[in-house]
Amino acid sequence: MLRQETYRGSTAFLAGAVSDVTLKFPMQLEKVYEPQRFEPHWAQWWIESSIYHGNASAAGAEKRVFSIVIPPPNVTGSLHIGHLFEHTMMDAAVRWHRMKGELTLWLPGTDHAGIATQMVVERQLAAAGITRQQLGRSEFERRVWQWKEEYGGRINTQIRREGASVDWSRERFTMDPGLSRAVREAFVRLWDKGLIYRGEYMVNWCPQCQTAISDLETIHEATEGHLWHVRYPITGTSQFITVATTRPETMLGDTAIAVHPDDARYRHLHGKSITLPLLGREIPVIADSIVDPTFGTGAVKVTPAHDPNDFELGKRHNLPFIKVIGEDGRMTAAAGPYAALDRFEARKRIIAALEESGELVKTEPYTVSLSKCDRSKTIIEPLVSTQWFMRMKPLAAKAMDAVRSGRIRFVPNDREALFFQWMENIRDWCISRQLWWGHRIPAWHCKNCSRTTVARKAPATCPNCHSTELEQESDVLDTWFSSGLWPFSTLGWPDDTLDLRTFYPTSLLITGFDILFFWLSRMIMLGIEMTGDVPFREVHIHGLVRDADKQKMSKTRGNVIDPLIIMDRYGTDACRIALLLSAAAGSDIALKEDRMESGRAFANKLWNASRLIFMNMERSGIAAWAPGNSQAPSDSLEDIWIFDRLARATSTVNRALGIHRYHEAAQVLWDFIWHDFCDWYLEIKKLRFRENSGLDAHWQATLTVYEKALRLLHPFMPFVTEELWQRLIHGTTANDSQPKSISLAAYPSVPEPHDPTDRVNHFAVLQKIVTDARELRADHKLDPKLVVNATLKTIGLAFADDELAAIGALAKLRIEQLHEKSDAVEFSLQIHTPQFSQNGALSTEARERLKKDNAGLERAIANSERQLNDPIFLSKAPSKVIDSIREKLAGYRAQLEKNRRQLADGE
RNA sequence: GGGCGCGUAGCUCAGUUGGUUAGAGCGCCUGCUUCACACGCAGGAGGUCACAGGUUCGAGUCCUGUCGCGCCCACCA
Repeated sequence: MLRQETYRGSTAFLAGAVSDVTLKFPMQLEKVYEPQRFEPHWAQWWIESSIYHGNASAAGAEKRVFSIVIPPPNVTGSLHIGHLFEHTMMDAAVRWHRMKGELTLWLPGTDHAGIATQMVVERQLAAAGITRQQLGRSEFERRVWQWKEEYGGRINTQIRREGASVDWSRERFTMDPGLSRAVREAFVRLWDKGLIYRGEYMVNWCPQCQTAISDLETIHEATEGHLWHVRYPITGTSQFITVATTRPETMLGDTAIAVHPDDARYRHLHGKSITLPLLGREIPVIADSIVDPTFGTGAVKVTPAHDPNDFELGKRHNLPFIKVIGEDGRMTAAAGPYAALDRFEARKRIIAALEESGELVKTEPYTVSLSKCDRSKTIIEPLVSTQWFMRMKPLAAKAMDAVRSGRIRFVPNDREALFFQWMENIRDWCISRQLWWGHRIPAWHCKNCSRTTVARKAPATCPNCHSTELEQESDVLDTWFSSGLWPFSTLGWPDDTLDLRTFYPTSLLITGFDILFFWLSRMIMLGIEMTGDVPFREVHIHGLVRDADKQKMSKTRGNVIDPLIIMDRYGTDACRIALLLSAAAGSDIALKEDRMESGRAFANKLWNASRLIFMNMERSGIAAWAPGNSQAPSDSLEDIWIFDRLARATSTVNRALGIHRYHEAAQVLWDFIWHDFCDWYLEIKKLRFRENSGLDAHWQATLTVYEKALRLLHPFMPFVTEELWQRLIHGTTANDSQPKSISLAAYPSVPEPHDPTDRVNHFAVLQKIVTDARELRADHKLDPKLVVNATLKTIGLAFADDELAAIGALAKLRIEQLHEKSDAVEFSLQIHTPQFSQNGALSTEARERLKKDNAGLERAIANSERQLNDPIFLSKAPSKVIDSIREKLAGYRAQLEKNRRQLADGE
């Protein structure tokens, strides 16, 4: 009798769905796989039973540690399919390491996402007719925190549904007190080392977001524009110099005209004065070799306040900086008659005015590369302003060294090229933002002596003049500054905590290539600078999840696959395995919903295989069972074979997981479970269970393989494997010594050598006989249910009675075996039924197919023979290859012979 | 202007250090409601591995070039 045991999980589920899992009869499975019945239960149970807590105190010298931090999603975000993909790979890795007995930590958390969050709350305020300015800074900050408390946990609730085995007790937020302290500490250290500086430079200004942004946050778009040729009168003459520009509105801020020093056309103009059209300002002609004499007219207008090149030029030649466009994107008072106009409106009017005065001499179409704000898509205005910058070159040098020396490895490693390319050309990072939400820069300006003091805590007095009139810098830091500290700030840095000592450097980082520069490279640079060690030893860079047409998923395109919906529809496990199967080496994946369908089909297959096993256990009266070792406990051919298959699958899966080939690992398990275990092994076992002989040994083998398969699959499909494993353990006895969850059970490792004999190959012969017989039956259109007599001639290999019975059951044959002793193994199968002797019984399609197959075989045989007769080949090819060709040749010949016989029989 | 990647079955993609009739999933065709599963079972069709050269006993795999597609970086007005 089965021991009937009841266990009950919590009925409350995170998202509100109620699931009551009461397994009074653990071994009785519903006919159809319904993940909704148990996924919420296990998700909840895993959290409640705290089994994924990284127990730092358990660390010992001999214990291996595996740690990984989650790329913190924006606190404003909601789960999208890319998260599910990324988290599934991370979870597979984490569960694998945990099951291997390593001390494991997966640390979750969220990012405060400066601009994004500020905008969300501002929009909310706008709906109520309030601006943040009306509220004032501290009240606004309070409102954002309030928003965060209310809605910020949404994504984490959603992550729980993924089955991600994260340690929720260590959840972090980039603006937690601890992490904020880390930010200040890092800032002060960098400042003290001179790696952070403050100054007036040209930055990318977003008039919409009202803040400076870094180079990375701009996107470049090729846009059809114009190149306007404008002539500027040379003062005191009737001559002109013509310049070409794509931004005529900036001419109001021109403070020079530049030409190449060697350009003979303009040499006579060096030092001459030009009268700026529209405003009548006198500006000089300067010579600078930056000017390309072959482009346009060879003369350039210089607007130091509104163009990065001109900014440098202006500094070099001590030109005045005239700011004609303001932070709001409108023309300033310096723009004279155009003041207060929007910058693009001003452009229109200026063109019109120049046209009228005849100073616009030519307009040609021109493709310009427009810089836009990545967030608001507003056209960037290069503006000069006082900002804080981080010097990147010295940091980058150490980071590149860490990658070059192999202390950090990239998977796939061709991404390293991208990393180096960017690092080598890195420029200083503008880290200050004119926002209210974020880490306020720890600097205080003295109102009295205007000295700036950078400190961990607010100073009481100015160290310079002892004034108490200090005001904190109003700018906050770029969100990526705190993200860059994530792998160690989350573990307690700057304190020397047990967590930090145990889990840092982290083992692995899994992230998308889209934030390679934003995040990854900055973590490497800051990690090395702050801790003296790399933040992680390995980086796995994955591709993007795209829609079926390989388009990026976006709300505007309306092609977003919502992971919450598909997890509901197909089950989380089905989505996970579907995504993993698509996850080849860093390439993008085109996701169709039919992948999820086939994932669910696979889960259903596993479910029903379990159902078969459980039902037969009950029927056979199998109650007690203990997980066995890797040796086949029975002498049956199918047991020996399946243990061999299991060993091979185990070895491949472990190897593949070690090198982040998740798709390969998933594929191998899919094939093993479906096509080896279900299609062949269980089909034969059904017969054994019916026969009722030597049952205990059979069961021991079947359950050992089955339970190992569940464990192997667990990192990929945690829910269904937990559900089935729990039922198995609770439904049989002797589970006191078992771990409380499959995720704490040992991951199967590569076993000791199996099958010393050649019997595994005998099973392959058995399979071949069965498939041949099925083919013959199909070709002759035999009734699928009809059991027919057959003679099996075996040479060199005799099948035992139970093996013949298996062949008979799988191919619906009554077999008489004629056996001959020999060294070479051969067989032939003859089916005795009237249809086989009738003329033309072989269908025309089958006949065609066989003929075509024969032609191919003849070609393959000729090929092989040619090689085996070629002395050069024989002398150069390794003997392993020669042997395999000999073997294949024999196979081709046998197949050809069989085909010919079949064709002859059908005549 | 630099750099990277891709082009394999109708579609989406695998294909380990080069080993010889090239694989999977989905789709398609034929048959089957067989007492685990029609989210299934059995059988089958379908590819001169973008093209052209080269290296090699042997190339989907390595090299060169061509064509097509995608991505990243970049201050030429």
